[in-house]
Amino acid sequence: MPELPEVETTRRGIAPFVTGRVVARVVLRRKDLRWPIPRAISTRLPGQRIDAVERRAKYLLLHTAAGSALLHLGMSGSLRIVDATVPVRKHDHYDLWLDSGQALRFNDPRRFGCLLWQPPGEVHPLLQHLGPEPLGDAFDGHWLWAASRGHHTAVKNFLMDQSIVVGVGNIYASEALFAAGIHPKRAAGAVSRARYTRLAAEVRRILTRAILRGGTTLRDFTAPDGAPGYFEQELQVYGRAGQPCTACGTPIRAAFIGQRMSYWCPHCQR
DNA sequence: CTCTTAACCTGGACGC
DNA sequence: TGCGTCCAGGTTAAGA
Repeated sequence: MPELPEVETTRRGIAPFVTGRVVARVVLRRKDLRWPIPRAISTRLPGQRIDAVERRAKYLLLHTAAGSALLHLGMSGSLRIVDATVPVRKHDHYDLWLDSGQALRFNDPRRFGCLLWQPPGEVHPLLQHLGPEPLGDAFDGHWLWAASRGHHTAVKNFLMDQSIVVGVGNIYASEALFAAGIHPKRAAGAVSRARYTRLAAEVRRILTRAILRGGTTLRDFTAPDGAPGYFEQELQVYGRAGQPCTACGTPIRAAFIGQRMSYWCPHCQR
């Protein structure tokens, strides 16, 4: 479910309840998610104060003096703030109980998410080959253009490659390419510098706007307080196959690019 | 290296 | 109602 706006919405939702709190105890209801949950989560985290909640790409980091818990929501994961009166539901895989009497509770039917540990002063291997943050200073059209030279893969796949730029998933890749007027199947290396400048600006605009709207709720994404995201109402192409383009009225096309369903306007995108 | 493909999982929607 | 099929917001690992 979550791309960058949904993860950032989650970060902002949990931060006020988690920052400065001490982890009282950890409840693991299974020993693995996508990967085994390391022992350090049980042995090192309890007793530690969470100094900050950071987002890097689609990961969340709970920083403590002893190290950092590294969380990923995968495809279907979500975090909620609960107290002891809230019953455990199906697929509630772990709780991080805090000294406030509340807990951070992770639910993930498909279990593509993960809970890992990053020792102090280290960068977890999963974070080592990530590209720049799309809302940061290092990301712009020149970066995309320079990184794309010689790449023959479809520009949509290129844009979703987390080593090129992080945070852009299947929904926002389609939306950004529509906004920039670029056909998603075009070879990444065949897009001009000027058009990458436009694309980078649209990626920023759309992600910023989606964060403002609390993310996109297609099925089950909710913020930690249970609120859905409202960006779905602003989607121009994603999930709109056969419906008229909002700009020109041409029916929106849908097809697999790589392994992912993709949406575009055959008239507006070249 | 670059690029493609399969794999990891469950559940909801849909067709018969 | 039940059953089979397909699809889903992510990412890695293996193969070509």
